[in-house]
Amino acid sequence: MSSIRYALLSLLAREPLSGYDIKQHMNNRLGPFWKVGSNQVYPELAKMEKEGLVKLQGVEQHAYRPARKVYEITEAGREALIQWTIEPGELERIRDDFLLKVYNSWLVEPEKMIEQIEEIKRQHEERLAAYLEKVKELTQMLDPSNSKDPIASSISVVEFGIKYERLYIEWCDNLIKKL
Amino acid sequence: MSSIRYALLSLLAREPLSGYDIKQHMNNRLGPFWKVGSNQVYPELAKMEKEGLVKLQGVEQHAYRPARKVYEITEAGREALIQWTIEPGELERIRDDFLLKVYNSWLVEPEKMIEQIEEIKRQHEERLAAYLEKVKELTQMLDPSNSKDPIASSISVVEFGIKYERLYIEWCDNLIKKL
DNA sequence: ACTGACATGTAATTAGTTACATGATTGA
DNA sequence: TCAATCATGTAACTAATTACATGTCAGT
Repeated sequence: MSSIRYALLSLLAREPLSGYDIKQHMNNRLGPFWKVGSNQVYPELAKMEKEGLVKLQGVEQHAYRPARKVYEITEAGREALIQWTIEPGELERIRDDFLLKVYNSWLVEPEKMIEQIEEIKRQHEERLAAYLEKVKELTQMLDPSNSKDPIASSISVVEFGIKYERLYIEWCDNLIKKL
Repeated sequence: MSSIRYALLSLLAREPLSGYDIKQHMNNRLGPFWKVGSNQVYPELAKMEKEGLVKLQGVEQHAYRPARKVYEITEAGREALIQWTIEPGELERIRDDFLLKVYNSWLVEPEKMIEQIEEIKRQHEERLAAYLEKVKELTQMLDPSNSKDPIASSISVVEFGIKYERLYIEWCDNLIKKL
């Protein structure tokens, strides 16, 4: 059930990383998609190491700093990840509190509601801009001669984000028009 | 933080309901948006009753069955709900394991991946059909002379669902084309 | 002098899921 | 006879968030 282990493996399948790196990747680059706390990352890495899905590649020691433990994925880890990827899954539900707020919009004065919607819309526009930037960047890194370039997969995910943000913005506009 | 209490209040703001009704409404009508278990509903109702956000409207006893406790929202509950609705909130992230699977698609043989995508697409098409049905139904119930009809708010939410499912299906088609 | 980046981790709390328990009735 | 519906609730577990703890250096 818990997909956080697969999130970690997904990153490690691309390059060896430390727990700290993983956290940074998730929270910065993949920000709006996935997020983890250090409390999840470190214990999960330790657990996966015991199970042989990842292994310590090395420990870097930079002067005063705590040891930087870099992990790499093992063959078993790669297989577990592939297995999970092709395993059929349930449809997930849309969890967004703002939808619940809109469900209650009949209770609220229209002006107040419009303010709210404008604010959410603005935030989605921001995210859209970030995604567009990201796609541009990824496209430059893409190797078109390699049909198995992981960058292509990254682009697909970000493209979902772009579509999603556009949808959200359009929907917000419709809501405002209705009120 | 916990929005389940507001989900319950959102339903009770429209009509008095029992815990069982709430669960049914959530899991059937609002299925893909919100879901609750009985373990969440009953304790939360009890807690809200203590806090004066809801009150027992009456207890129905149908022969052999357990007593049916019907709750209604109080003025304080209504105000708490309105307050929450107009309170600014954080943007939520998109949590969908399938996106993570697509992020790993470079690891998998294209045929396998296409199978997966087709299946997910089929499920989203199903959900789209259900939403379209729902909107039709709601539109018939809508009272256009009443600018504060809660049905209008319901329609807005389902319309989001429709847009979302269409986006998902379109994105799946693009993915398949790429592979 | 203070904040933030680096880097690991633990502890405490809250949210959410799955399973269990009861028990008569209706329909397959 | 077996599963499903109605109706309440508890118990056990897993997942996720927030806060804490340590410690140095670089920049404001």
